[in-house]
Amino acid sequence: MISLTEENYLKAIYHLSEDGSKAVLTNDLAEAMHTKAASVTDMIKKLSLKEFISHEKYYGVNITPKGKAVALSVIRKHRLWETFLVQKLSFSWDEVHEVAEQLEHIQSNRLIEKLDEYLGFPKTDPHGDPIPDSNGKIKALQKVMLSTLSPGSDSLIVAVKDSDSKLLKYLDKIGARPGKKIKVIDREEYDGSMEVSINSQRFFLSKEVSENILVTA
Amino acid sequence: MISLTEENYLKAIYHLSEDGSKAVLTNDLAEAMHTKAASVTDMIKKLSLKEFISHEKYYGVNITPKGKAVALSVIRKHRLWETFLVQKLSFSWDEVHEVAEQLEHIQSNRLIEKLDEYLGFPKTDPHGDPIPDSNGKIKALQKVMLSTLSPGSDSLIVAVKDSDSKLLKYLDKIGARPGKKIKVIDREEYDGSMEVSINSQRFFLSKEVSENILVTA
DNA sequence: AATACTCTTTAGATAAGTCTAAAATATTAT
DNA sequence: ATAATATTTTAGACTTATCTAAAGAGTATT
Repeated sequence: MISLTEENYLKAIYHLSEDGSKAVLTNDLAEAMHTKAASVTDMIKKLSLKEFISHEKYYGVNITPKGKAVALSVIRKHRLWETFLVQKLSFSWDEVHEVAEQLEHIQSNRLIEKLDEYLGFPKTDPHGDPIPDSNGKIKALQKVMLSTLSPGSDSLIVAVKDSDSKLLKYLDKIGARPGKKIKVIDREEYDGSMEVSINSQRFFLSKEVSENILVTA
Repeated sequence: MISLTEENYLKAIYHLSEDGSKAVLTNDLAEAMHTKAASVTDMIKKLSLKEFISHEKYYGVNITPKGKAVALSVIRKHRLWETFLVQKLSFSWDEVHEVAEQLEHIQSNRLIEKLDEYLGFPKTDPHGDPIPDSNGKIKALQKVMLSTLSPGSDSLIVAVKDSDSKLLKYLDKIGARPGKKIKVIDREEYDGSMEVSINSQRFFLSKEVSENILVTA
């Protein structure tokens, strides 16, 4: 049996190792888990013993296929529940994260397969992130930060990086949802801010915001 | 903050004190929680300190209004989730209990109120048990065991006592669901078994089964 | 290459929830 | 009313996940 805490550690390790195939460092994991390095070291020992990760002392951890399967199953559940909350219970997409953090740990294969079916086998969650299938296969959409585009570019919003509620509320207000078209009108070299057009409306986005909007490459 | 374990203890104490206003005894609680009496004593101390129950050493516990509110909130969640699983995800009513045991601990008022609305504010769960409202008010339906009826009686199935999956499967097979009419044709004094009619079909029910079917008084 | 600095690990504690074994209390039977 | 029995509580130990403080290992600086 795998505990709720172990699942959360594996999810964090998976996310931290997504970009860059480097090992995940103790301090980074501590920050992600809002805990202390000493606690992380303890958990690393346990997860290594169970062969969910491999660990070389002082050089960080790598997730094993076995650990990856657990992480992807949790991510699948998280994203399906988020989809449920938005599509069926009419939550707005900035409210779903915390609740999905709890729901993702419910243990029942039957439940998650039925939920998937009930939602019509969605491919992405409300933030545009891909939902792994029941075998743990996930289609990594090619996506780049809006901030990397040059003026004149026209592309599709596919996801939002951060799940901070304030950011999501703001994006919601200006209509910057996954699936929407976005056009870069101008880019200010000095501070990295951008002028863009969404739904034929113009907005000025700060560098922070434009780095959090991911678009098709 | 109240822990998952504390919630489960309070739910069990509430259920054990439903019939008969006597105090709940340590051993009975231990049996209900599938744990040992010593563990129960420890938890009783904690719950007393938090004023969810009152406790007189060696004479059992009584739930306080504060504890009752917690128990009813958990029961509300449990029954709403069961209703969701059956109505929306087409689980059969004998499969929902275990999953609902997990879902009942999800912490989010918003979630449960939205779920209630989504289900159309149901009054009872799939087993016929009443769902407490958001203020913790619960309508205790007058119900008696089928086994107490005499031949000739005609009544409505309102609930099933036990949530054992084998029993529920059997009742499902013969169509003995809440809401159905049931008529007592004959009753055997020797072993307490009964002949009944459901959906114009005749069945012989053992004493055990007829004690688990609750009908309108 | 020695020192300073950062990061990681170890050592020892703590809190929640559980256990076994033994002691304390209550109940029942003679 | 006293002994036998049943129930409850206490005492002490274990597990999981966490912490602080200190020691150990690696990296950077001069």
